[in-house]
Amino acid sequence: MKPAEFSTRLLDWYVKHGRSLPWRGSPDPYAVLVSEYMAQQTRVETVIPYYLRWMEQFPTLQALAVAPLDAVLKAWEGLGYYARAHNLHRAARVVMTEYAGILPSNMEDLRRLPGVGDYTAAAVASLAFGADQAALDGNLRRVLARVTALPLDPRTPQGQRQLTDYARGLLPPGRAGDFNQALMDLSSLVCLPKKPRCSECPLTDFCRAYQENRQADFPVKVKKAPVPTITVTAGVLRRGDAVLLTRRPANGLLGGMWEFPGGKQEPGETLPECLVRELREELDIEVSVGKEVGIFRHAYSHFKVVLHAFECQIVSGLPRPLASDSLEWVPVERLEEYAMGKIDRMIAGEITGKDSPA
DNA sequence: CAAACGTGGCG
DNA sequence: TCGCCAAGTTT
Repeated sequence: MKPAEFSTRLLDWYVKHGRSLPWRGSPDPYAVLVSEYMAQQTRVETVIPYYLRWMEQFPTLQALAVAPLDAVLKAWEGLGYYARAHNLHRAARVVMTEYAGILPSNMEDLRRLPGVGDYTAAAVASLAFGADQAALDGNLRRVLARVTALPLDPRTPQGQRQLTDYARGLLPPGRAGDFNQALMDLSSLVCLPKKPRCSECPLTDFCRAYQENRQADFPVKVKKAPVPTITVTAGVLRRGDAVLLTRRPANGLLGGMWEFPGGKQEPGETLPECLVRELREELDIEVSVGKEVGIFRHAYSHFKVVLHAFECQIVSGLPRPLASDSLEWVPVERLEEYAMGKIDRMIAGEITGKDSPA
């Protein structure tokens, strides 16, 4: 196999068929950085509107660094994996303080920024700074797993190492950025997960899966265990026109996001019993449980939830944020301003009578 | 190393 | 309705 020919074919295809994306060709490394954080585990089509709003709201690294966390989380609402928002925010502050506001261009320094792993460091170094780095993401993994007929799951550290080595051998010096993006576009337009369009592919001469007519066998996939389903309750506590919201701890699931207080149902417990206990533990209050507001289902990355929301009346006590970062009584008409995960946004939508935004 | 970490689209 | 999974990183 001739590395030069592989990249030549690929780059020729890229010139003709490559996608036009908002952050491509931008001279601003910050724009590349933002797009890469957002694109982690997320489809490009999903990212684009978030990216455009983000760059409008936080046009520079400095603007992001001085922005309040609430604004950052609200701008990220709906994208998921909220640790990315915290990390990007922190990274902006690190660049301001440690690098005089200039995003570093070398792999070592990039790699130290919170939220920047092997992939993102290589992507930013190659796309924004022209470094000869292979940015091995899910796209490159799929394409190269087919090209090499990789016999193991490319997502495993072992598979990842093999493919990274392989990709490095193919890199056209000085054009790694185009090489990476070309493979990403190829994977999203031609080398599709289900039905690859091999008749349109510039790499069939180099593709072992194609030559052996075994495209369906790669990438090798490992079955995942089915995720558990849990039942949780949430309380809608009212005070005049306002409802009570609590803020989740900064780390962990939905870190820093606002929610309706409540928690997981334990064995042998009725739903109202669960809610009474949870609000006692989390808020140090005694409540009586009123009518059901609604039942909401949602799938997270590693479990599913069925949430029962109830109106609640405080019988005694003053709510204190024992298990949460803080709490606020929020006027119903201002619920939209608070960053929430999907399922709490659904509850909020039910309360306000509005549909939750897509 | 394996598990945690969101959401939406699609068959 | 349900499983799969997509521009990954952290612990």
